[in-house]
Amino acid sequence: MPELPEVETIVRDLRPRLTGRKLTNPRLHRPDVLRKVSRQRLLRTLDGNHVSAVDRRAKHLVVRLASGHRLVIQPRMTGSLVVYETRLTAEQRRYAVLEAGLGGGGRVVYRDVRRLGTIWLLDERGWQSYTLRIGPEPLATDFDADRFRHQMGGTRQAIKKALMDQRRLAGVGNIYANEALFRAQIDPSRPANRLARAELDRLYGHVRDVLEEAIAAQGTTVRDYRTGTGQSGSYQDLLQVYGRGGEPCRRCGARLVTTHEIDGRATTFCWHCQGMPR
DNA sequence: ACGAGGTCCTGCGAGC
DNA sequence: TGCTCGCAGGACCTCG
Repeated sequence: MPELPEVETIVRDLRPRLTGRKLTNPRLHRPDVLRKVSRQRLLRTLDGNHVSAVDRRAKHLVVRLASGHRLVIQPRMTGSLVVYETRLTAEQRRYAVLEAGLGGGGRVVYRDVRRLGTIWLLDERGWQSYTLRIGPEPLATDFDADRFRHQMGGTRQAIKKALMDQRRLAGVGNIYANEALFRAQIDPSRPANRLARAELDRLYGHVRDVLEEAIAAQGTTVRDYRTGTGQSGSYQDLLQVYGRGGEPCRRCGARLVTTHEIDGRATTFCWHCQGMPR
């Protein structure tokens, strides 16, 4: 499921392959992914437009167009955006939501099995209000431990829920929240405002480390996620807790526990390394 | 202000 | 074999 490292991987793959290219013959197969834009306006805007930049914001792909519009794609659970240089196979075309030809050859395809993902077409004004509602980027060079403590502070919410709240912090989802809390040896259910300064500082470092290591590994492929060239990521081999409920902790050997007590989402942790729920 | 719960969507695996 | 059911879950919404 694309979180920050997966979307960053896609962006790094697509940037050299899309920037400067002309979009031709766009086709929308599943209009139910569109938000606040009609099928007609989307296709008319894309057709003949040029890609001026490819960026990431939080877990969203941002394709900037020469017209000044931004095509914003939230892949959510099962979305992927891939550039193909050769003819698409039937399997690659299956679940295609939006696709377009590229001037000079090739196709760019947004595919989404469950279609929980969404597509927006924003002008400058729409983009400003969109991005202002999202929290700071955890890997930005000016995002320091003070800022992290400030963003996590002042709430009794479980620290894991606060980490995943996109208004507080951009791009962290269930996989990397679980991993960062395990590394920092912090109980995911503890209220954010009860963490000591030293614990938050530790968590800040581990959030950034785990995100950077996952980017280096091209992301985590559990099922549907693919890079911008259609490959699987490899961070799933390095996960310490996510998806390992019932298996032994790699640090102490205790059985990892999975609960759904925090916001109804699967939380896997080591009761020994991360402390009993309190 | 906050928490709980519903909604979207399809594939998959368990159970009968 | 073929069916139903619950679950996966990020973001957004309503309700109390």
